[in-house]
Parts: sequence; C-alpha cells; structure tokens
Amino acid sequence: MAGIKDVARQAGVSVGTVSNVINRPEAVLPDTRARVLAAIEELGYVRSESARQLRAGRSRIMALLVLDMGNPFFVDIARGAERAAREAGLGVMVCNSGQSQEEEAEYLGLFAEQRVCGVLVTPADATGGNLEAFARHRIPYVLVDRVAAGTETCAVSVDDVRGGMLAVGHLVSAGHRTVAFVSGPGDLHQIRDRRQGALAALAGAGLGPEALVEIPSDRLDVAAGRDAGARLLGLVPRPTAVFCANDLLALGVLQSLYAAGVRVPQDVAIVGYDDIEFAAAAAVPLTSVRQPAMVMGRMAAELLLEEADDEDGTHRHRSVVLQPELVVRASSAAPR
Amino acid sequence: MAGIKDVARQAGVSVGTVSNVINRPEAVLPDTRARVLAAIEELGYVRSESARQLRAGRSRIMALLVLDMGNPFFVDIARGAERAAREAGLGVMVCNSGQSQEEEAEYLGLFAEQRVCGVLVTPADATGGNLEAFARHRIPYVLVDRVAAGTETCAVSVDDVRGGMLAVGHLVSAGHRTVAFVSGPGDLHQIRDRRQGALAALAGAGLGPEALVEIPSDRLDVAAGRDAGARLLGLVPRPTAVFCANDLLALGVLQSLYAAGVRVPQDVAIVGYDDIEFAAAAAVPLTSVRQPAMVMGRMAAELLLEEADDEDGTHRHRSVVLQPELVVRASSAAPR
DNA sequence: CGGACGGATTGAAACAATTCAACCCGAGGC
DNA sequence: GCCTCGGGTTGAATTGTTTCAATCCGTCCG
Repeated sequence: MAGIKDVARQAGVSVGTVSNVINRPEAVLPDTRARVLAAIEELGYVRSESARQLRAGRSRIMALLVLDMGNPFFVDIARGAERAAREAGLGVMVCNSGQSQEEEAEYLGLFAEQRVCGVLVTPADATGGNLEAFARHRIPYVLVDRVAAGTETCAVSVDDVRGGMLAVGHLVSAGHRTVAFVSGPGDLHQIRDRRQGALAALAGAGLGPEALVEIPSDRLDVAAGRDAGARLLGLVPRPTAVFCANDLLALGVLQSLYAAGVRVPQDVAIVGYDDIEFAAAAAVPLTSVRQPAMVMGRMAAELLLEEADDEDGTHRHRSVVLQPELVVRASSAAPR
Repeated sequence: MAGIKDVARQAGVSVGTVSNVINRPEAVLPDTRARVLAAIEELGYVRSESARQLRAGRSRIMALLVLDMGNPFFVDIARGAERAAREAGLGVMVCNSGQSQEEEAEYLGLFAEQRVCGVLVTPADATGGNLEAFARHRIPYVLVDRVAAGTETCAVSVDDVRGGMLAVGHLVSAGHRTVAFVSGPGDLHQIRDRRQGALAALAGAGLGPEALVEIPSDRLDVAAGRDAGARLLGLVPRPTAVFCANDLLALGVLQSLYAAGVRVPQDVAIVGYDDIEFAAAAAVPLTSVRQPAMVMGRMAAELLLEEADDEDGTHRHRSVVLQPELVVRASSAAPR
C-alpha cells in the first residue's frame, strides 16, 4: 500500500510538503498542490490513521459503551452521540456491555489500548470499580443515564425519581389505589430511583408503600415482561394498574394481558418508561415516560469533546440532569 | 503516559524483553517476567494499539456498515458479527449508512484510513460504485443481506424470493385472493426479490399479478407503516391480506388497522418480514418470515476473517444463501 | 580444556505519519 | 551590491511497538 513517501517521490516533492497538502493546503503553492493531489489520486494513497494517532498520542474515535443495544433507548442515545461526534470529525465505536461487569472491564481495557479520545459509558458496575480503575489512564469519560457520584466526572442523566413520580402520579390521579411495579435488576440505579419516585407519588396521595406491589424481574426485555405479566395475572387482588421499569417490559406485560383476555386499559392500565418508538407503535399505544435519549447522547458527546479538547485546564466537570416527560396514550385510564 | 521504554527501564531490561513478556510470556524467564509485570503494574502501562497497528499494517477492528440501526434486524446482525469477531480477538465498529450513498462512501473512506482488517456491509448504493471504489484499497469485505454480483467477493444473504413466496403462499392457501404489498425503497434488492416471490406464490395459485396490490413506501419504519395502513384502509375493495416488506412496516399497519377498528386477523390478515423480537411481542403477535439475522452476522464475520487471515491465496470467495422460515402467529388467518 | 549448542536477552531497524528548525530564493530597502 | 524579510520547501527527529539478527553466557560433550 502506498505511503506518503511514495507520493512524495511520485510528485517530486518532500514528505513534509505532501503532509502540508493534506493538512494545510493553503500553505502550498497551487501547482505544487496540484501535482501532489495528482500523485495521491494516481497511487490511490490513503493516509494511515494509525500513524497519525501514534504521533498525536490519541485516536479520533469516541467510544460508547451501553447496557443493551437491543433496547431502542440505547440506540437513540447512540444516534445522538454519533451525530455530535461526526460533526467534530470523530468516529464512534459502539459497544455492548450487556450489563456484565466483566464485559465492561474488558471493553474499557480495549478502549485504553485504542487510546480513544474519550468514553461515554452507562455503567454496568454499580460499585464504580471498573471506572475507578479506568480513570488511571487519564482518558476522559462521561457517565450517561447515571448521576455522577462526585464532582470528578461529567454526567448526563434524566431525573428518574421524577419520572417514576410522573408515571405513578398519573395512575393515582386516575383513581388507581394499587399499582404493580415491574422492576429490573435491583442494583441498577435507574430502577431504584424510579421506584422511589413511584413511592413518593403514592405518598402524595396518602397511600403507603404497600400500595406498590413489586413484581421483580432480573432482565429488562420483552420476554421478562411477558413473564412478569403472567405473574401479575396470578395476583389476588389484581392491581388495576402496572408501572413498568421500561417499555420492553411493558410491551411484554401488555402482550400477556391481551392474550389472557384482560382488557387494556379497561381492566388494567399500563405505563411504561423510555418512550421508545415501539411504545407508540403498539396496538394499544403505551403511555410512557419519555426520556430525551438522543439529546442525552448528544449532550454527553459534547461534554466529552469539551473535556477532551481542554488543553489549559479550564474544563469543569458538570452533571446535566434532563427532565422526563409523561406521554399519555391509550394504555392508561381510570379503573373500571 | 508510560511507554514500553519506561517499563523496560523500570524493570532493568530491554524493550524487546518487555515485548516478549506481553506477547510470548513463555519465552521469558519467570523472574524476569515477574519483574516486568511488576513494572507494568506500577506504571499503569497499557500498550498502544496504534503503534502495534502501524507495525502490523492493519488494525484489529472489523467494520460493520448497516442500513438502519433503528431496525432490530440489523441489531441482531451486529450481535452475531460482534460475537464472532470477539472470539477472534477483534473489535467491531458498527456504523449506520441510513441508506444514504454519501454516508456509505464517507464511512468506507474512514474504514480505509483506519486500515480496518475488513468490512461487513449491507450496501446502500445499488450501483455498487462505492464498493468498487473501495476495492482499490484491497481491504477484504463481505456483503451482508445481499447476493454477490460476481465471484469477486463473499456474501451472505437470505433467499428473499423464497421468503416472499412463503409469506404470500401462506396467505393464498388460507384463501385470500387479493394481497396488498407494502413495499419499500424500489432500488433495494431485497424488496424486489420479496415482490417477485410474492408474485410467484400468486401465480402458483392461478392468480395474476393484479392480485398483488402494491402500496409503495419510501422508508422501512413504523411511521411509514402507519401511513401505508391509512392508504390500505382507503382501498376499495379492501384486500383481505397484507404482506409487508418488513416487520416495522407491519407493526405500523397493524396499529393503523387497530385504531380504525379493523380486526386482525378476522378482517385483514398481516404478514411481516424479519421476525424481529417486537413482531412476536405485538398485542396481536405477527406472522412473519424469520431471517436468521444473528447467524447471518456470524457467518459474514467468519467469512471475512477467513479472507483476512488468508496469507497464501487459498481463499475462494463464497456466497452463502440462508433459508428463511415462516413463523405463523395470530395475525394471519382465513378471510372472513 | 576448547568448542558447540541453545535458551535468554539485547538493541537497532522498520512502520507511516506530523512537526519544526533550517534552508532557499526572490523581492524590496538602503 | 548587500541585507533583510518572508513565503515555500526540505528532511531529520519523533512517536511506541514488533521483529530479528546478534550477543551473551552457562552447560554439555568430546
């Protein structure tokens, strides 16, 4: 494969001039430039990113490590981040930790080797140990969908307590007195916050924590939702409303109920979380708490870029908390 | 950041020995090794992937360029490819062309600069011009979800003609005499093949091409499906069955029909394509043509690895054609 | 006791770019 | 005619790793 030296020889100039043509074309005389460009074209020269990186000390790639690429919520985050990154001329490497600490650690190691210019990460490791170890490498990172523990890192999140409050507040004000909560892995921060918000909403209506019937689940996908739906059907008395920790669970629950002939929302109301495209696309469109996923991805990428470009230490870590929004659709209504 | 030289100095050995500790530990005396490992640990040394790449001539990253990351079908392909790549110790860079030729060209250029070890691509450019230009760089690539035009490249695809035939054959044998076909961008190979299969199935039942009522659509997402559903409702006489070019369209159609009070499958039967998770998760579970997406991603990655590792020219390009499978669910049944 | 063998280690070359001090040379000023 | 100025160009140094021929040294054999 042709290198910069071959181009220089072909064009009858030095390697420095070729480099200038590529990186600062205005600093080269037009006809020299033309000769070099012709040589580049003729040889099919493509500059080697690894050589540039080696010199620059870091790559022009931003890493994004999410919990589950099968969840459209994270796909939207990726979209937002990718757009911001591309505007800055960077590529994005999207990876999937699958909520596994080991995978997370492995990927973070990979990123360090790649000398990525920064990492956007939705931590799978609740203890923060992986990230603490990663911090040694002095590669900037931004937490996504997670509040920062201290002030030593940037973070973008959505107010999950408020989200839970909106969801259950809506159900309570529609007259429901018992709400099932289909949760997820207990160590996920997001889940705990949503539960807390739900309890707060109940308390606001004079209801105690016993009004929230938890249906635990160890995953956050449709299959787990179906399973949770089956368990919901077995409850006596059956709650008249369900709040699901995300839309995938909600879709699964909806399907279980529908299959059992339970009408939504007449018999049971459902509220989901995330407002993924498929929530609105369900046969009974789902009421859901919308998270501005694309905005979150974009903001996280922008914070990261700011930190990565910070030469003179002016950067101050920031935590951005976005507000969720309740989108009411057909799946929720007053009980019977 | 500490480099291999710093480690060597710290451990009192030469750089070559450090390299050996990392890459061929068995070739180093245990106590030398221990000293080096201690130095690595102490300095927090992480080897620079760019420097390795520079030396090796290519990176340890495989690129995957898909049409739409918002479509779970492609997410599944990515999953399959990622798994195979990781088994071989490679990273995967997943990118989204969004069916745009320009984006595709831009990404291919990026891949060439990165010297990725290979590219898996679902072409957006039907003319093949982008890939033809890319072939100059002598970076191996494999076509995904697309048959190879000639024998100069590997490809993994699913028999779309047969898929269309299965879908419409099923509807016809259930007694339907007119089938609407919600299509997609006309220049996509996949769509043309599915239509052809649909027509073949009709012909097999003694029905002419007029039995297939095409409802064109320029995108392949849920919103386009909703729109197509609205147009379907306006048709007189209304077809009793719809075959959608993919599941996202089908979900949109299903929603439109449901909202208009048209019962599925009693009034209109629906068959989708891809069998994404959300097809089975719909309130009325969708009959769909299952494509083995993860298998496709995995096989494509394996073909690519074989080609990339091929030192001695033994590699022969292959086209793998997988078979689709009809999954019958509640959304299809005999007319009235 | 000398030479051969072989495992462990060394250190320099190579990889492909960017950067920068030095150089060249024509124009303009004195 | 000499000096200075400055735009254009040069080419060596630099980046961090891998690789490999060369070296070192202890052991075994004759």
